[in-house]
Amino acid sequence: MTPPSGPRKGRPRNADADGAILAATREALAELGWGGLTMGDVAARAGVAKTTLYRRWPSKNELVVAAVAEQLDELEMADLGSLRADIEAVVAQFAALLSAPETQAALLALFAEATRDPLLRRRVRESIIEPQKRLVIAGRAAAQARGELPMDSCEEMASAAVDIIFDTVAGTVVHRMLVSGEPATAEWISAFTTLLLAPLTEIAAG
Amino acid sequence: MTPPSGPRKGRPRNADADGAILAATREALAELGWGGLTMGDVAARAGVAKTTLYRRWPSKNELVVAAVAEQLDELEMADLGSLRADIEAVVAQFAALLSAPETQAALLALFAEATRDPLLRRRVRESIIEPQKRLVIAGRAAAQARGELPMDSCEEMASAAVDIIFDTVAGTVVHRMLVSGEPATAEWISAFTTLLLAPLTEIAAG
DNA sequence: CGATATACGCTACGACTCGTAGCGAAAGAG
DNA sequence: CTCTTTCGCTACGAGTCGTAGCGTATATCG
Repeated sequence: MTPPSGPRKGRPRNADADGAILAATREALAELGWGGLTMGDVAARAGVAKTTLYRRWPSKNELVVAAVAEQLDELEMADLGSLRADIEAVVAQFAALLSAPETQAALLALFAEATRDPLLRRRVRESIIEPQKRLVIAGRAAAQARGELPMDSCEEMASAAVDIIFDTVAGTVVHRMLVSGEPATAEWISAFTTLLLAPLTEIAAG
Repeated sequence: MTPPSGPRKGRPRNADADGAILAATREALAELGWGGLTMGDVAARAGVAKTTLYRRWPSKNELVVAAVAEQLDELEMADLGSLRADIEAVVAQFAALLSAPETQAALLALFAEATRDPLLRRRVRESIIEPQKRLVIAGRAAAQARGELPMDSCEEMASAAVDIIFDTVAGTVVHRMLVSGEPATAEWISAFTTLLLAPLTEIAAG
């Protein structure tokens, strides 16, 4: 399915540059914000020329999207044997990721720009939001296999349940850490999971 | 307490200009975003000279902060007769505020800048976050007075409950409307309130 | 009334950034 | 070796930020 991924002839691209550039982008975004981030500064941090950035990403927006998407791809779904444990593990992972200042500034700056740029918003949805819903889908499937949640009555209900669960989990954690500015302690994660579990079974049943 | 507020001699400032400039800032922010907003454009929209902007606000950041703060001063809390009605009213009010494109871009842009500016973050917390938490506190107190919720066992538990409820409500609504991009319909508000009510009593009791 | 003091609109300016183009050199494929 | 692509470097036009200067308008004070 995947195309041959690039040209066969000519000098190959520096394989290390992509990671260095994306890391430098997140670092600069945390220090300077969206408005303060400059392509020249990112290039200097990554140790490459500015033209190399534009050779790999068409604009500043696309570069930042790629940098944030790469960061969020680290999230994984662990099957720990119970729905409560799985939820707490995912929330803890997400919270740990959002505790890094570079991720905080990157995510919010990206979301802010996405509210005005429909194309960027679509890119964010396709590259960041939709891929993360896999965590909810996987967790629900595991719980259903264990008998903790009833099977879905129809496909449409299952999709709606995934959407609202994802919005609730992601939105609540993001709001606590980025807007309220409070850390996600183990006690808070436990309490939030309790709050989530009760309606969760109701949704699946309804 | 308030100082005489400005000089007594000389030509007074145009009283209408402040409102026109702040409105023009929010309008431009919705259309162009934080990065695309230019002082010259704001000045043209407001019908004033660019120098007038800098005579009243020291920089673009300060101008945007002032514009958003003025917008959020509209938030109020109405005490209806039941916990469900109170929750739905608050959610609907919040959703209505977030449905305006100018508020969407403005709020997220402001939050993004706040992640890297501690002073701005503190101002956002004091001017926006904490006042809204008081809405949750008032709603809980009213529900407890009506016997819909049990009284708090201790102050620390009550504070934790307020925090988690506030983050869940605000975070979920923000995530649905700004990230997922779906409107908060009356049906959705009703369903979300139902979901929130069950665990709400459990947490308050625990 | 005149003198004073401030706000206003307008223009111009230096410094900076975006995104592009051109150059010679480097590094792999055929 | 030849061809192709990437690399770093430099330079450029367009656009923006924030400031400064100018003449003018509008207020208060003596």
